[in-house]
Parts: sequence; structure tokens; C-alpha cells
Amino acid sequence: MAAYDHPAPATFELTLVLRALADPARLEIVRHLARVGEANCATLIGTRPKSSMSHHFQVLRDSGILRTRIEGVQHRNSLRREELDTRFPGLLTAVLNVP
Amino acid sequence: MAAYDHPAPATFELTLVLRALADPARLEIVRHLARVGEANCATLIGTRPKSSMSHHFQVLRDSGILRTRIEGVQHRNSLRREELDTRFPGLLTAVLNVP
DNA sequence: TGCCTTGTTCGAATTTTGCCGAACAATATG
DNA sequence: CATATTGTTCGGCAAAATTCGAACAAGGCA
Repeated sequence: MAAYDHPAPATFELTLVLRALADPARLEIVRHLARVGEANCATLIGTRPKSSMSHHFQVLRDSGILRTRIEGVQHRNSLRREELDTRFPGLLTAVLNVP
Repeated sequence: MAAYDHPAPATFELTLVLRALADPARLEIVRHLARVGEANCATLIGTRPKSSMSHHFQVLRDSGILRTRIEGVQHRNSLRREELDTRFPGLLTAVLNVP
């Protein structure tokens, strides 16, 4: 599998990021990653099927919220905190601070 | 026209707020209100028909982002900044700070 | 090679969302 | 009362998002 395309911070779009965060499943993924730092997809799958989760990861990736690093057969995801904070200061922090 | 129902800050839902903000038209409304403080609906209508705007105002109202005060025949809208900031500290500020 | 694991892609069904004209409600004003 | 102003509500339609099974791709390992 070839590496993913990740958008550059300069091309992040606020509405895309907000839309990506405005979904319970994706918000859960983001919160989990904030706790554990890095995780592969399987770890983050709850009751939803793989294909649904794969879709959510793509939405998060395309908006710039997370990056996916391929390590063998696993895809390791982590938040792009610094880059996101550079482009949208305080946004991700505010979202993550909500109980 | 009877007064609107505005949700109490304790019942604000993050996903609702994010979804409300994740639309270009609504984001424009929010930004405009941040500049002028208070405005009636007509002032905020650009090229879209009234019915579309009315829908967007309702979404923003239901999520807790703005309040609508009825003054005669006009509906005056303003951001619920303090209440929003109490429930989701830094969120609206972060969104408004994006150029 | 054969098999298992991990995750993507495809296709289709369902749901949600946005859009807008037309009709309506409420208030103000002549 | 008649009319104009301000916005809402309704209904249908179009576009977009979500969901998920099934098939596929790629790597690791016996």
C-alpha cells in the first residue's frame, strides 16, 4: 500500500475541519488519539464495521486532523496537533477540553 | 410571534455546535454578528432567499450559538458568546480568530 | 505457497442536509 | 381597514453524508 496524501497546513479548510469533527464517531476517534498518541485502525474500531471506520479515517485525514503512517500491515494514526494549531490556534484544544 | 426557545448552556451539544459552524453560510452569519454585535435577519441576507436564511438561523439558534430577540417585526440576532464560552471554552474564539 | 491480519474500495441503500418558491403570521403604518 | 415589512413554515426536490456487506490488496509468517 502506498503512503497516504496528507494536506499541507496552508490548505486546511475550516469548514472541512469542523465538519470532520461534527460527527460522534470521528470525535471519539480524535479523543482517543489525544489520549493514546498513536493507534492503528483496528484498535479504534468499536461496534462499527471496518468499512465505516475506514471512511471516517479518510474524512479526518483529508481535513488535516490526523496523519496515517504505514508500518507493515498496520496503519498508525495520530493527531496533527501542532500543524492544526498553527493553522487554527486553539481549535483542537478547545474541542478536546470539552468533557 | 411568540419568543423563541433557546437551549440552556448545560444542554449545548458539541456535535450540534460544530455541525452548525461547519457551513459557509452560517459561518458568515456568525462572523458578521461577531463584528456588529446585533443584527436582524434582513441585514444578514446576501443572495440567498429568506427561507434558506431562516433555516440557517434556526440551526444556529438550536445549537446555542445565537439568540434571537424579537423587537416589533424585526428579529435581532446576537452571539451567545459568554454562554458558549462557559460550556465550550475557547471554541468560538478559535473559530472567529481564523482569518 | 498458502493463510492470516489489517485495512481499503466498491456499490447500493438509507438518512440527512440544504435549497427555494409559495403561502402564511405578526407587527407597524398610513 | 388596507398595505407594506419582516421572517417563518410548508412541501418537494436535489445533493451530500453515512452505513455496511462483499470483494480486493498488501504484508507477515508458517
